[in-house]
This record gives sequence, structure tokens and C-alpha cells, in this order.
Amino acid sequence: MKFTLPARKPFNFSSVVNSHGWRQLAPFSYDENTNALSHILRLSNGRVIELKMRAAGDGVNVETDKLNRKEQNEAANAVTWMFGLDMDFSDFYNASRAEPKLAHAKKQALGRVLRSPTLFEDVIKTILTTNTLWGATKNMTRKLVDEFGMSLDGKTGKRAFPDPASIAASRPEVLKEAVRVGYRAPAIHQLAVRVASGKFDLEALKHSSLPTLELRKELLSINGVGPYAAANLLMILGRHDFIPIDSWALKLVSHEWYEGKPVTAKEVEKRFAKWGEYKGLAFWFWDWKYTGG
DNA sequence: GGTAGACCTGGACGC
DNA sequence: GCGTCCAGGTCTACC
Repeated sequence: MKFTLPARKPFNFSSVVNSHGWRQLAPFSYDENTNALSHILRLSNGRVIELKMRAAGDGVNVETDKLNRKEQNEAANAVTWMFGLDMDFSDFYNASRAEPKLAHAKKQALGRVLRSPTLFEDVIKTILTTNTLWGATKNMTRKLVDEFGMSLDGKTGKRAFPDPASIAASRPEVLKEAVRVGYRAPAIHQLAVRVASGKFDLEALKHSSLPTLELRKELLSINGVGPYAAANLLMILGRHDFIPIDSWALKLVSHEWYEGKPVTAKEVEKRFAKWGEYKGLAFWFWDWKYTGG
């Protein structure tokens, strides 16, 4: 079956898909030829479906298996969250109008960041980006999905992202040896146990009214989540007051303003301080001189 | 409040 | 092949 979900304007499907590397992480996959983004989703009733998402004017077209009304609502809510279809960035566009390095933001409908359907999935993926190279992040995520994710049809390699209970039921040693997450194993297992037991309502943070500083404290309470990971997750949650400062961010700022000389997080903060609550957006979508290499 | 060192994996490199 | 080195954030101990 197919259905289309409208987005608040301006909206650009490709801008969201390419907002960061998430589309390369299982159970996302992206077909360059058809510009279709796929995600294998486990619904709350246990059924596993594949969502194929494509651009549809000012919205997203979704192709999936035949679903009943409740399942379709759940799938639609997941896609709405993944693409931030109801998000409004007009204040950011107004604030950045006079900045040439952000002049393209409104035209390209920048601001939305691709999200996973659950915050659990995004927290685990963010932990898997820390202290490692991108290739290893992709491998660890793939192995985690293969090891613990529920299969789409019992035959193909297509699997959903594991739910907290399936990881909680395992042991940190398995995460370390089979998924090769190294020292991150206890942190990932502990989070799965906290969420699966109901002691930590992680998904509630998606729509929390907590001030950003309080929300950040909640995220920092998760083992394995430090300042970088918390800022990354706040961006995903639509709070843009912090910059995810990793080694790449230091490199970008170093080449933008300091002729490639080494800089610290202080210089990054200084350069973006004036953007206040849009700091994260200004940093993320800045038209950087340095492109790597 | 700031900083040094340990934590792991996998890729690059030299032999 | 094998061994060594290095990149990458978080956490803890220490000053």
C-alpha cells in the first residue's frame, strides 16, 4: 500500500536524508538510483515491516505492506517523526538571513535532521559514533541489527533495529564479542535494561517540555553519553542550543577561521556564541570552506 | 575546573 | 602474515 504525508513548508526530502550519516546506518538503507530511503520497522504489535520513503512534492510518499488502520497510524507517526514533518524553522531562517554562510538555509529547507523512529535507536547509534571511525560505526550498527533485530520475513537479511528487551536479555559479553562494540558494551546493555524494565522512559524525552539544560542533564545521565553525544541527541530532539563538538568540528572551525591551526572547543563555542538557541543549526548547516582531505 | 590516561576496534603501514 | 601505530569521545582519578 501507499500513502503520502504532507510536511510544513519549506520541506526538501533530500535535505533531510543527507542531513547527516544516519541513512548509511542499519536498518536504514538508501537507493541512489531511485532516491528511496528504506527503514525496517518493528511495530508495537511485533509485526516487522519495510517502509520505502520517497520525495512527494512538499511531503513524503510511503510504500509498505498492507497495514490495518492502527498499523498505518503507527507507520505514519514514525515517518512524521523521522522527517520532522511538522517542524517549523522560520525563526532560524529569519535570524540567519543576513549571514552569507547560511543564506542557502531557507532555499534548501535546511534544519531538519534525519531521526530514527525511536530515541532508543538514536541514542545507541550516537554511542556507536563515539571514539571510533565512521566505518566502524557502520559495522557495529549492522552487527547489532543482525544479532538482535527481528527479521522482516524470516528469510532475508532485512532486520529491524533491536528493541531494548532483546538487548537487555543478552549479556554485555555478547555485545563485545559478537557485535564488537568493545568497551561500550556495558553502557549499551545498561541502557537497554533501564529502558526495558520501565525505569527510564527514554521515549518520553521526544516530546518533553523540560528546559534544554534539564533535558541535557537527562541525556548525560546515560552511561556513554558525554557532551558531544548529548549535543548530537539534542539536535535530533529539535533543541539547538549546543554544538556537537567532535574532532571533525574542530577541524572545520580550524580551517574556517584559524588557517588550519589546532583549536579547542572554546574557539568553536566562541565563533557560534551569537547564534544562541540556533547555535547547533548554524554550526550544522554552515557553508564550510573545509570539505575534508 | 582542568587534565592525563585508560578504554577498544579496525585500518594503515612497515617489515 | 604479523606487529605496531593511530584515530576517535567518555569516564575516572588526580591536582
